[in-house]
Amino acid sequence: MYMLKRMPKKAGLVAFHISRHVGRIDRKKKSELTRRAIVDAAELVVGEFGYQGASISEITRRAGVALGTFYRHFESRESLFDHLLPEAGERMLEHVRIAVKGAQSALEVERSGLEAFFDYLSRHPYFLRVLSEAQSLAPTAYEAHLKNVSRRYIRSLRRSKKRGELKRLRDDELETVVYILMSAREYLASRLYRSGKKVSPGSVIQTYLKFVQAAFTGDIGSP
Amino acid sequence: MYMLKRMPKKAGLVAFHISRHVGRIDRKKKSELTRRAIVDAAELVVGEFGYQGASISEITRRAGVALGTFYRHFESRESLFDHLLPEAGERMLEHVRIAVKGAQSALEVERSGLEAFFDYLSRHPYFLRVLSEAQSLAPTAYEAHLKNVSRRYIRSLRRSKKRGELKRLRDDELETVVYILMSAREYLASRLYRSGKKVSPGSVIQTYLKFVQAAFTGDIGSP
Amino acid sequence: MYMLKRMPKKAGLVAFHISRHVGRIDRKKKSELTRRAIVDAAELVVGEFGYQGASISEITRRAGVALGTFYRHFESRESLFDHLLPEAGERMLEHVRIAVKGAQSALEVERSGLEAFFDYLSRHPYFLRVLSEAQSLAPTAYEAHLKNVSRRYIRSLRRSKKRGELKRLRDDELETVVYILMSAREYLASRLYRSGKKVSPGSVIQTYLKFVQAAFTGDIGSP
Amino acid sequence: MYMLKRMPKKAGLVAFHISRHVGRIDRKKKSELTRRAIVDAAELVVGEFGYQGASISEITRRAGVALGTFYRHFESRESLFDHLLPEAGERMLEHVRIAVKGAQSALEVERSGLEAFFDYLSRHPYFLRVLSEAQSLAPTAYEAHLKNVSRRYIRSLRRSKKRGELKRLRDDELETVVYILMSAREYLASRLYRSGKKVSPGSVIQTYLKFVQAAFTGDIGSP
DNA sequence: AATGAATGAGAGTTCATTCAT
DNA sequence: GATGAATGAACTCTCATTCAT
Repeated sequence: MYMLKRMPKKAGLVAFHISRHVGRIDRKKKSELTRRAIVDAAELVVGEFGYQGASISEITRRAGVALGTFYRHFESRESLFDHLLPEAGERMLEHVRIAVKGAQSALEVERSGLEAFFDYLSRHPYFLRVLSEAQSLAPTAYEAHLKNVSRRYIRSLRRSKKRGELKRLRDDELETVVYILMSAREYLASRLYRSGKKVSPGSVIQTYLKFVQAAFTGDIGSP
Repeated sequence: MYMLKRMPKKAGLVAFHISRHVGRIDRKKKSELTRRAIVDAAELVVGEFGYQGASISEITRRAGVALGTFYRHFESRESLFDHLLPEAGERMLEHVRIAVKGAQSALEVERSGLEAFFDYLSRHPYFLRVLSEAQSLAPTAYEAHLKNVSRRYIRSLRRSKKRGELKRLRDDELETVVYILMSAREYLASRLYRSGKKVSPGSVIQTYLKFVQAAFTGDIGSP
Repeated sequence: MYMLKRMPKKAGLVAFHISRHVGRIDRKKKSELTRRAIVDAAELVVGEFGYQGASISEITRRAGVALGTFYRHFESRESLFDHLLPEAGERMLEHVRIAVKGAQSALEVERSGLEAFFDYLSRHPYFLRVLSEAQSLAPTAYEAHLKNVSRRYIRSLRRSKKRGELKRLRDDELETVVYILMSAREYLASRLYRSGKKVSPGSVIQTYLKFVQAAFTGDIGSP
Repeated sequence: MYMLKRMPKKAGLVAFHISRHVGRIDRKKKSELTRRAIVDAAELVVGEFGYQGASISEITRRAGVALGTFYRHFESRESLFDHLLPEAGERMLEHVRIAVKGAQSALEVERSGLEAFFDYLSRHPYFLRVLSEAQSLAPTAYEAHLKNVSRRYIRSLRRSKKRGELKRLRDDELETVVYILMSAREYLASRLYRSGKKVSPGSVIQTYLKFVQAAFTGDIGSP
């Protein structure tokens, strides 16, 4: 933008147009960056103080923008919360997705998926609160996140069935099973990553898998 | 009561003490009724508006007492919320306890217990929100309730083990299993009893039991 | 009262009358004791928390009586505060009066009076706050206390004049002088007996007396 | 301001900064005015109802701003009270300072200073209550004000000593003397400017000066 | 005379949202 | 698009006082 300044007058006009064009792109980009800064700050603040304690003024302070700027990017506080978990959840899922790639069986998917989930939580400690409080405090977001997760989850189980696994589970039971598994994971996570960690992730994962294996294969092995 | 005043001194004194005593008991009882009215109103209000939307003024309005009366019975709003779920949960547990009496196996306990839980929820629609929001919004209460439930739950499973069931579950795994089951129940409940009921309780219970049976017996039957 | 119980029946009637009579005296006494307990507790509570922080419930709690009992003895909180300083002040004055007895000159009265005042304060630490806050928070009481103190003070100075001292002070100036001295004493006291004691009572007393001596005798000695 | 937008880039940027800057200064100024309006209103309200009766809602009503605006300028009610007397006191001191300029002796300073103080009080009737109640109800403010006043006062007396006056007062006595004089002034003021004015300021000033003269010069003249 | 549960007006404070700049 | 001062509804909590027992 600035180096265009020295161009000849006529070109200057072009440059003017270009610069306006470029400016628009920049603005769009900058605006996008601002929005993202707000979302990121919101995740941290919600993680630290919960949805209730996450005031717009604190969020904008951390994002490094003015309070009023918030309302250029979100209609309301509620609207921000409606976007928060879906966006943050997408990033978490990406982490898990990479981890489960190449898993050979449904159980293998469970094991590596749960490990990756726990791993993500220990790297992004704010996420668990964003997730778990959403159930009560950002139900729209929670619903969207759950839909998003369960869709893939069910699809994955269906693929396993096609490969000959999970013979005893009927297709119409998959959704309920998935919801049971998701709630179990989330709750185990909150037991592990809240103040009083008494249990090791390892043993919890073991028990969870034993449980799942039974349901999947009708068999309790010793994993 | 008043004619006792003319009785001989000693008796008079006793009467005096008795009358004071009676008065005190009456007051205590009445006070206890007021407290209970507040708790009951709070359950309804939280069930309707959530913990966040449950203002003291609305609670006392429904309880039919003055606002200030609230603070004669609870130190603060938070302190009310700390008592709410434990007290309401106790009543729910009583309902379940009666239902599972006489169950012949662990699986039988699961079936009748879950049915009783769902039955309780349909009779006390406010309870589910009091329960589920507590996890985020009244954590102390939630913890207490969970301790209360899991203690009995674990004890029940241990009894089943002693009777020869659940051979494949080690004692140290019982706690994790119980937490998985509790969270699954709670979550299934919230899927059933929230706005869009799409699934029938029956089929969910079936799937849940299939799942549990596998874990308990290492076998997937057709229940 | 209780030993009358064993008297013969006829005497019992007499006793009954006596006991009623005695009972009345006792009641009056007991009532007076209760009232005094409330006042004493109020002094302590005001001394500790100030007039603003002195709630009826805290005062009655310390007095060992029920809340409602307060209103048997005082019309209102304000009415209690109107009695507090005058009654407490009277006790303080009594202490000072004894100390200044036998003083040979006006200056001697000043010295021993101020010393006694400071001595009283160190023995009754609550009194200073009861006194100083009264100016703003119990003005009626303060006015009454000041009238009480200044009346004696002026009388004392007048006696000194009659004995040939304080020749340079006209009678109509005595009141102003007295108010100057009282405010100076009170303020010096609050400087001495508040948190940051930096100055020794001794040196403050010296300076005060030097100051007074000059005003009284037109002379500054080195005391 | 707006036409600058079309100026060459560099100038435009400057203009941009200037315009932002000007906007900020304007806002800052306006905000400062709002703050001042609140302080002024607070002085009036405290003067009329005392610190206790000065509610935020009444103060903001008089200041012509919304209740919430108060909390943009002060952390709390207490924090306002901590600023009130120091700021109001500074204005009073300015008035006195001007009046005592050119006084030829310590006594002259006393006379013109006290007159100016009384004059200020009759022009700003609210100030006396702001001052006197502060001792109990805004102790931090009172302390700050007293430090401020006594510092100058002591300095002034020290200068007088250097000019050969007040020979009989040692340097380490000045502080106590100053506190005596300040409390005397304040108390005399409150006797003059409260409901029942019985005494004329003139005669009180005379007596006060006679008193001070004695202390300063070891001599009682006939003023 | 004593009791203490109940009352309810009123306080200080918060914060999502608006809008002139 | 960005800013941040202003807004005011709504909240929790206090406590002097009443009155049935």
